[in-house]
Formats: sequence, structure tokens, C-alpha cells
Amino acid sequence: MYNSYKFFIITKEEYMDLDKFKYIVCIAEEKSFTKAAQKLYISQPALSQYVATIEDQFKTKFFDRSCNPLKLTPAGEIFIKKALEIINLKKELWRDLEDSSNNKIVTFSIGISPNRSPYILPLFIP
Amino acid sequence: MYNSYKFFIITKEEYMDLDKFKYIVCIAEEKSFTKAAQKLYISQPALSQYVATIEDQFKTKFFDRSCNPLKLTPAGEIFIKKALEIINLKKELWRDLEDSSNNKIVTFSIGISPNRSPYILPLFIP
DNA sequence: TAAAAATACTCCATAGGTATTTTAT
DNA sequence: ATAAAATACCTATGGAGTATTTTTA
Repeated sequence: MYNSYKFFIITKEEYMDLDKFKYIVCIAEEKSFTKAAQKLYISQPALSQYVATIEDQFKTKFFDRSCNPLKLTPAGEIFIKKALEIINLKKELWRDLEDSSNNKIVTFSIGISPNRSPYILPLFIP
Repeated sequence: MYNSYKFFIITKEEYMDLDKFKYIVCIAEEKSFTKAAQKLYISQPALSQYVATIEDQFKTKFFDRSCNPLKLTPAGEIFIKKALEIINLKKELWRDLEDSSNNKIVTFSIGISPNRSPYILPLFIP
């Protein structure tokens, strides 16, 4: 008879910082780590390390550094495409929440006679 | 004559960890910080702190804790809705990259006589 | 009064910095 | 030879833990 084992495979969850997707996008735009780092106000090594980390996570290279200027790999293309969609949704999220937050702030009650309100209230609507 | 000043307003960029969006979703589903924390395999205080941080960033509350079970605020509803879309796009990103990665792995060359290839090659195509 | 969320603190993992080396034109 | 990316190493921020104190039904 065989022993029975239970394995709990702890897969360290990938780390996905939405705001750093723009790092990859910026490198692709600038076609350079150094220039992208300047635009992003971070150091070039920090950017290289970030890319290395995320490339390791996906077990793929996003950039072909063997040519100058560097260019996107097919995986890089895929990443950029979806990343832009995600970044866009994030912006929508921010906008929606700011809208709702602003609406909340300007929510107030006006004491006004019912027969005059049709003339006054439209003035408040932009 | 007045002195002239230059102000560099450093707005600490919001921190958006895509993978933690599910924290908010989970709390909404479980209607409880404690239960959500258990499901997420983190401590309840860690979860409370995360929510506090992100609520501060958005300057809005996502949950109304004044009732039991707690419920989503309007801002919370907005967050969940967009967060689910973003989480879904993230899954697509993973899937797309894994697809491309798998394709790369199985890319190989076969030495085969041209006249036999029409019969053999189809066997490799799923 | 009991269950759940918030607070206080501590610790450590890691993002990002500087200095340097390696690589590619 | 020069410019750009990678590597080595260090520091400090903040995410997550334990212990404890408010809350609210």
C-alpha cells in the first residue's frame, strides 16, 4: 500500500500594479529604457528591474533588446494592447467615482415656493 | 516688487494594485470583513487597513458599516462594477500571454519530405 | 453581551535609489 | 568609444501580521 500525501501548492500570486502598466507602454513609445525612465521620473535601473520582474512573472520577454532601437516582441504587443484597455477602464473608474463624489458634495436642499421653482431651478443645472 | 516662487506640487500617485480589487469584491459578496478576510487568507485588520487606504485615496466610503450586514454605498457599487470589468480584462491578458507563450514553446521544425508532409502535418494540428 | 470592525504597534518584503559593470553599435 | 541596459547592493516605505480596543446589534 502506498502512502497518501496531500500537497498544498502555494503559488505566489503574481503582482500586478495597475499603475505600472504605463511603464511598459512608455518604454514601447520611447523605444528606450533610459528615455522612458526620464519621462516616468524614475531611475533607469528601477525601470529595468520592474520590467525584469514582470517578464519573469509572465515567463516571456516583452522587449527585444538585441536591436537598436529596441522593439516589442509579440508578447509585448499583446501586453500593450490589453494594458491600454485596462488603463482606460481605470480612468473611467476614477472619473465615475469623482463624478459620484462631486455629486454628493453638491447635494443640498433648496427651500423655494413650488410655483417659482420651475423658473429658479433650471438656473442650477449646467 | 514681489518675490517670485515656483511651486512643484508633488501629487503622490494613487496606488492601484489590480490584484487587490478582488478584496473589495469579496467583502461585497460576503457582506463581512471578517468572512472576506478568511476567504482571502489574510487577517481582518489587514483587510480593514487596505479598504481604509483605498477609501482615503478615492475620498469616499465603499461600504456602509452602520448596518449589519454591511452594504455597498453608491460609490462602492460603481467601484465593484468597473473593478469586475478590469479583473476580467486582466484574466484575458493572462490568457492571451499564456497562449502566446505556449505557442512559442511548441514552435519547432520538422524535417520531413515535402511530398509526405501533407499527410503527416495535419496530425499535429489539434 | 457578543460578534465584527477599527486601532496600535511591529516587522519584513520589495520598490526604487546610487554606483558600477556589461553589452551593443 | 560611447551610449544604453543590466547587475549589485542598500535603504526606506508600507503591506500584512498579532494584540487590543472600540463599536453596534
